[in-house]
Amino acid sequence: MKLAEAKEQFTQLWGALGSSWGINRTMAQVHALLLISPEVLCTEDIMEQLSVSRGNANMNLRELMTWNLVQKEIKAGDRKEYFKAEKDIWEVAKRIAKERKRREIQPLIASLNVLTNIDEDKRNTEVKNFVEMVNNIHSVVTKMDLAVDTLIKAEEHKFFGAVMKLLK
Amino acid sequence: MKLAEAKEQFTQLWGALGSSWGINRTMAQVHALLLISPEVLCTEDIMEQLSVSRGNANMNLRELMTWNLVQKEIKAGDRKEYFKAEKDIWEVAKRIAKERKRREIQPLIASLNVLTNIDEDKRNTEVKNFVEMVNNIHSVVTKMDLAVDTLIKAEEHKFFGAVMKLLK
DNA sequence: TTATACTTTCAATAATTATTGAAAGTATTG
DNA sequence: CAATACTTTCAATAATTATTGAAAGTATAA
Repeated sequence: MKLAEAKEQFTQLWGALGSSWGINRTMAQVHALLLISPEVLCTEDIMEQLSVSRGNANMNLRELMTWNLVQKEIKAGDRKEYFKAEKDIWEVAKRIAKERKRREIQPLIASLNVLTNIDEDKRNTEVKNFVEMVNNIHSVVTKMDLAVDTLIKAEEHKFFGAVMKLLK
Repeated sequence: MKLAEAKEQFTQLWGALGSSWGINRTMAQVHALLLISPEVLCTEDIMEQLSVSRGNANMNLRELMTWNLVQKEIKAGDRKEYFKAEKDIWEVAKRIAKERKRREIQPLIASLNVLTNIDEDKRNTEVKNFVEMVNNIHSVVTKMDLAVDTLIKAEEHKFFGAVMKLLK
């Protein structure tokens, strides 16, 4: 396979993957493009290479910056903004985990807490069953949240090392 | 909060959560409904409780069965099919992990392998950069795939225990 | 076998989500 | 200051994804 074709396929692949994990396809493609670009890219570059509009390119670049996956860079004597992506994949994984935790897992835990406050007879089987189920979900989700904290703080080899020991 | 209201909110919450993780909202709601139902439910029950059509209810129940999260149950002397969900949340998490691994992570790993086969001069910096990036992604994704294997095979306390040790 | 009670399918439609592109906004230069 | 070179916004529109519901399919009972 030629390099150009491989790059094209890579952005497609990353975009499709994003889609099935609840991430905007174009955002994932912009990220892919920046990941495999040795040089920083400007908005025009992204518009051309992905055939998307200025608005779309701009919007997804901003969003990637809020995820802390992409940074702005300015060149001296040039008015344009340039963009570069974090290239260390372990770091990328950690930042995605951190952001999803903040945006989704933590609000979920808060909501689950509220749902166990049922003001009806706690001895009622229906009430007991429901509260028990919600508590179990709360417990597993909280543990996963803590596991993600570990991932965020640990070194790559330490994290996988600890998990892999169980696989033997 | 009253039990009925809490149940309602729980299905809403689970549905919204599904959405942001690439899972059909209704499918997640059907799952939520079955999780908190002590009794098995039939298609009619689900149509009523979620206000969805027969086709929609049927389709999502089938899909939940392919994820191995819901099972069919037949009652003697009754033609209708009834459905029940796996209630052990750790087991639920493992089954979701197993299925996403099979459907998404494994095909991804296969595709990444293909992309490192560039038939251009390997000493070329551009080629080298690209192949290195893809290899790094391959490496992290493969390790995560193995970590998920651990999760699938381990007991809940062992898995979280091993991970938590790193958090100290 | 026929009637009945269900389940499944799928083309049409609705709802949601993403994209465009031109206008408005902002910062820099001369 | 005005002109220039950019970035941002957002209403309109397109694309995608989910849902409906009626017709077709299937299994059981009579």
